[in-house]
Parts: sequence; C-alpha cells; structure tokens
Amino acid sequence: MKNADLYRLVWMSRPLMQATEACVEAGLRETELTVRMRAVLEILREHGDLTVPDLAQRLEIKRQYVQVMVNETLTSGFTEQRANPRHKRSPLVALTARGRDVIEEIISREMALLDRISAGLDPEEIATALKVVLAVTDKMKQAAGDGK
Amino acid sequence: MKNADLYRLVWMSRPLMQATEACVEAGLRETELTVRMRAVLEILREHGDLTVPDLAQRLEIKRQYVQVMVNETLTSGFTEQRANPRHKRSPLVALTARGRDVIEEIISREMALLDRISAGLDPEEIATALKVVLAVTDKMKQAAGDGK
DNA sequence: TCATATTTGACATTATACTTGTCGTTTTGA
DNA sequence: TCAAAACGACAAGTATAATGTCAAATATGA
Repeated sequence: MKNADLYRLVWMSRPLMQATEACVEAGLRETELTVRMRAVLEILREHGDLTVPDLAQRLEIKRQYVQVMVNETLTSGFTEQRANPRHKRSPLVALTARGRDVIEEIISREMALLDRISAGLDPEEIATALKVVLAVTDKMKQAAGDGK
Repeated sequence: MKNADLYRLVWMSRPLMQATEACVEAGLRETELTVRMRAVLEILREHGDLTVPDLAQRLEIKRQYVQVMVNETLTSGFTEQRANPRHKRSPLVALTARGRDVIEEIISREMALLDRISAGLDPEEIATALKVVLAVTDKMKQAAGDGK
C-alpha cells in the first residue's frame, strides 16, 4: 500500500487519544477534579480569565456544554466569577487560589509523565511528528469541509 | 516548557481524530454505510472472516456493541454468516460480494484523499511521525495501566 | 465422562460527552 | 433606536459506547 504509514498514523489518533485520556483520568484520581473541569482550569491557567463563550471557542465545544463544565468548577470552588467590564451579563471566569494550586499540581505531574515518556525519544523526531500531525490535521479539516 | 512539542503532539490526537472521522463520514455520504459499519467491513476485508468476539478484540470495543455493529451490516446485506467449524453457536461473519465492493470503493477513495494529503509531505517524516506516535501511545497505555 | 467454568448471542440498562433547541434578557452595532 | 446577536439557563435529543444479565453452547480439567 502506497500511503501505509500515513494511513496507520491517522488511525493511531484514536488509540493515542484514548491512552492520553486514560492517563489524564488516572492523574485525577484522589483529586476532586473531573476531566472536563480540568480542561476548563487548564485553559484559564494558560490564557487568564475568560468568558464562557470564549472558553467554548478555545475548546471547540458548544457554549451550552461549556457552561455546564464551568458551572461545575464554580460550584466546586476552583473558579469564581469576576465583573466583566466588556459585558455586564457575561462575567469573566477566573481561577481561585485553590483552583490554581490544583491545576498547577496536576499539570506538573503530567509534565513529569511526559518527561518519562520523552526519555527514549529524539526531540528532533518529536518535533517532526508534531509538524506532520499538524499538517495532516489541517488538510483533513479542509477536506472534510469541502465534502460538506 | 520542556516537553512542549510532545505536549502539543499528544493533545493533537483529538483534533486529528475528529478531522479524520469527519473525512470518513463525508466519504460515506451517498452510501448506505455508517461509520461503524465501515469499521466492521474494513477489518473483515483485511483479516478475512471473523467471529464477533474476534472483531471486538481487534476493534478494542466490547463484544456487545460490536454485535450491534455487525448485526447492522448483516441486515444491510454487506455481510453474511457462515458456518464456523470451530464453534457452532458463533458463526463467522463474512463480506458479501456487495459488501466487498462497497468497502473497496470507499477505501480506494480514502486512499486517494491520503494521496492528496501526503503530497506536500516527506515520506521519511511521515515514517518518523508514525514511529513516535506508536512509541508514545505505547508508553501512555503503560502509564495509564500502572495508575489503576 | 462429568461437572464446572467460559464463551457467545441477545437483550436491557446505564453512562458519557456532547449537540440542538428554546426562552428571556442583555448587549451590540448600523 | 432598534433589529440582530450574544448570553445564561434549562430541556431534550443523539452517538458511542460500557455494563449487566440470561440461556444455550462450548471448552476445560479432574
């Protein structure tokens, strides 16, 4: 088969995703976080305070469901609402001190796992893999878009 | 960040999977196939006749759900049951002529898409990407397994 | 061979991760 | 200013599974 490697590569996306999610989930045991709450905290940590619709855009998930995710983080005290100067009805969602501690701790443990995983791997090859995956994903999105 | 590329690579698995699935889905328009029926036909095409439990193992999905998928392909006439010399209760699932035609046609169109996608890419780099993704997936699975 | 454990198809229930639709209010922008 | 869009809240629906159970068939091992 001509594009056997590419074929295998794209079909590895699911196993890789599932394995990754399993690791994330395992890292969340013993904490009060769920995977979807973690996703919210992670973005807030990286991008600072955001509104729910902004979070939805970054997560590429519908705002109605992101609202649910965010509400869980609010209820659990990992985030809080702050006045949004740009929109009275749509407050900014911000990490609380506790939320920040928790997500930092989790991310740092995840980074330690990445250290162990990257141990036997050539950084150059990882960079190449990322480049290829980005390019393929981009072209796939285009192709899927055309088809519709 | 130390493992920034690896971090981005593993988190690209979801977008890549979604884009891939969107392409597969787009390729299934105008046919009577669903994505999950396609998955069954693809494996039968590659490995020949199999029982439902064998299919489940290859798909890494519980047999009860694979049974549903297979029953759909049976109902639609893409597969048929054949006597299984090794097990009277568990017949082999086999492609019908029509099923074979359909899956061959779809796969060949998918291959054409892969041709277009691989056009701008270096085969060596694709091979590297596959190697890295396989290694990372493997280590992730191990790590997730340990955690449990 | 016989008893017990496992496998299998069939069916039912539950779970997860979303999307879609709608409402009333607020905000925005021409 | 006023129509269109954005927003939070809530309800319902959908897709893709996992899980549980049963009865019949099969495999295993004493």
